[in-house]
Amino acid sequence: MLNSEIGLRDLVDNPKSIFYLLGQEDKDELQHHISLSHYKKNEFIYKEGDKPNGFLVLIDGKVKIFKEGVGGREQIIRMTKPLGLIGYRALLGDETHNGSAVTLEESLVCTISPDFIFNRALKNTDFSFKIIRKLSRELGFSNARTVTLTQKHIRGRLAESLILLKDKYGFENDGTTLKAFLSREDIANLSNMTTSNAIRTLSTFASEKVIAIDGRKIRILDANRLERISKLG
Amino acid sequence: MLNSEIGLRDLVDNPKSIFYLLGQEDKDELQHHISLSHYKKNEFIYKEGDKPNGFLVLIDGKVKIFKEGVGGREQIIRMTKPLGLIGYRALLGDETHNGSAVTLEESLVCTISPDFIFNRALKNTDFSFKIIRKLSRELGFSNARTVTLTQKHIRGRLAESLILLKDKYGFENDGTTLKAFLSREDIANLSNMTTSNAIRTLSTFASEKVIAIDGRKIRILDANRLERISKLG
DNA sequence: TAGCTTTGATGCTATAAAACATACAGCGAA
DNA sequence: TTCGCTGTATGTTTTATAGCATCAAAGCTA
Repeated sequence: MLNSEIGLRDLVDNPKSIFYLLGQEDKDELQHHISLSHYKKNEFIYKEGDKPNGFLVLIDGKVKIFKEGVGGREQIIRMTKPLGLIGYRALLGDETHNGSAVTLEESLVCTISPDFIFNRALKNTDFSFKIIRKLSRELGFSNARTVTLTQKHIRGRLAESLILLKDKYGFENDGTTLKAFLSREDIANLSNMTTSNAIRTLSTFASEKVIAIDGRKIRILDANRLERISKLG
Repeated sequence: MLNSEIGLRDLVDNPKSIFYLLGQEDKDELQHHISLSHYKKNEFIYKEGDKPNGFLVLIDGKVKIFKEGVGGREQIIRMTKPLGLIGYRALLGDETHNGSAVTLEESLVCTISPDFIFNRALKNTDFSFKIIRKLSRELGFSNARTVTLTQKHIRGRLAESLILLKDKYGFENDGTTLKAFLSREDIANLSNMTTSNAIRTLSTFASEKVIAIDGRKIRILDANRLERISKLG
């Protein structure tokens, strides 16, 4: 059962939403162009090669976007949290999806019609500008990822992924437990390594007291050290 | 000496230029916001960490954009041809440059003031939209690169790079010689491998009659086979 | 509950690619 | 001319990590 901190209302009310800056008239119009979909854990929202059918905003849950590579091996490109955008790149680029989106937990996704986006939202230069800024930053992130995933060694890549998870989802109330419970396979796919090596390296980090592991719960004990491992490569 | 096929005039006259769709009034105004810089081969246009000081368009020459990774090892993120944009991501994302730009040959670069871009061009929704489309596609490209550079084996990565060069710069009049004369080191940095391995693998391709090498001149003899090597990983 | 499947953990082996070493050709400077 | 310097080429060694096998524990389901 979803116990959402964020509801559909936040789509226009929450300053973190990209639609927050629209005028009231556009916000009212928006209501006529949205639909809401519910997904169970591990369900596909779209698949690589699909034609985008809308501008998607995650309302609640967690979603991974990944690409299939050589031999079907998947690389997680990014992960989304509530009010994050999904599949907008393909829609705005007028291309098919170049990655697949799968829920990591039960999720709520809001679909906004392409018509509203292209004929209404993007006519607003503030909105366009916000999209441009978002795309620019994500491109910067992607370029940086390309370099770290190719050049860092396995420990550095794993450390970077853990920091990424921390930055994206934050901690539980205890201030150390990551608020994301991924399988070892997903952690591996995020870090460009095999599942075995993800497990092995997590164990090593635990034995070095950098993290503590309890099933899928990961506690970061020494964030500075983790940062150093990541920087060092 | 530059013998440019493309001149400053093309900035507004050439349909391939991003400024082509501006209205005449904006085009006239643009003239007051540009300056032209000349660079010799292997000169820095900007460095990683620099604050962007304008929206740059390559008028003539070739430029590589690369990021420094672990131990100063460089990864070429992309390359530009005339009328291509340079460093626009950082400007539009309001960030510092996350990569460096260096000329591969003598080049001419046009700088457009941020003021014109933000207060004039981006107020035009068609222009904004074109930028959005460009960023979206480049982001798709970057994501795809991340996967291939991490997952493909050395032969696949090199084959992909050669195809990339072909797609970007095309062939000489003979229809087989790549119109880009990179050092082995640059080819290696484009393909995420060491210089030794780039040289070795190029030699192997040559012995397999997939390509022919004569110094920096590379002729693609069997494009289909190259494509297969790239796809196979 | 038992049996099946999935996930996590660990050791071993094979191998791709980096690192290192060396050689040589071309080129500009002294 | 000789001396370095840079770029290219190639052989050898070392190392990181993928791949595989095995086992334990947990979770599911019939």
